[in-house]
Amino acid sequence: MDTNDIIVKNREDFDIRQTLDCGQIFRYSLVGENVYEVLSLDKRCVVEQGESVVIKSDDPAYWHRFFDLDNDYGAIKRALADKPMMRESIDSGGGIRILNQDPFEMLISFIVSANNHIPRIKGILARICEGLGEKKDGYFAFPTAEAMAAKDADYYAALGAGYRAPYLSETARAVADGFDLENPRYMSGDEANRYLCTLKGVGPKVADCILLFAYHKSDVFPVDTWIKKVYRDMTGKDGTGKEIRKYLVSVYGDLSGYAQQYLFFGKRENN
DNA sequence: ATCCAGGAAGTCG
DNA sequence: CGACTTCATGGA
Repeated sequence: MDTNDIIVKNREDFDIRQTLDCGQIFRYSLVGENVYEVLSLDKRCVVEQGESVVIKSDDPAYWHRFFDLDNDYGAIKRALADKPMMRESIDSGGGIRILNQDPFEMLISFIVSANNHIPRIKGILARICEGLGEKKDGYFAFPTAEAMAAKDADYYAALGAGYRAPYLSETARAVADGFDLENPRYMSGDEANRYLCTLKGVGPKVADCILLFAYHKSDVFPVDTWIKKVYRDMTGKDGTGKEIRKYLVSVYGDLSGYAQQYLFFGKRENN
């Protein structure tokens, strides 16, 4: 116990395993029974879930915002409760919180995520941090755009990035050269999506993930292979990413991003 | 061995 | 616009 510790007593609205395993973050690990190490940018915290959730770090203000602690998830779940598929999804993933993460880290992370498995995404990102991130006490920071831009595609290919390797070097170069990752904060969801899609390796789905996990825009709906399965369950038919997104946003409205996380987690947990 | 993964880019109608 | 193909990698 320490004055820097954050104690979250409302366990119904915060389950650390669900929050970490719903695919919005790739730099974390289980370090003990119900104890997780979480890395973001150049920071680290340790989260233990018992009677309450305890977040240990040396920067509680950062992690307070990171875990979205000022947001009322009870109210969000009540507003979604009577919408399609929500009852069972919230039943299995009701402790999910949508994190407030760093835009550049999300940009790179979700470029790597394209057509990839989560365990492999974690490995590639860990190697990028180890190779280019500042060495901290027991871990590595996420690298800066300048550090990443200094390497070419061959470097990322050697780390196992596959055909995404040139996307990483080119997009890091664009950011280092002034592509402004603050702009999306002042744009509508659709406008910000188009803006991010001008970067190499960023398409509509990756852009939606960045908008949701870095900018907390909840009127977006990342459509991946799992959400396509959910759409099939709901309607009995297949659809393109574009039409699935349009349909699901019309169903869940301004809470689309939250609904998407509950659906994604529920589908992956219960196949 | 074959399939698949938090898809995007390139090409062709 | 939409459909269709290709793109590395490795775990299941």
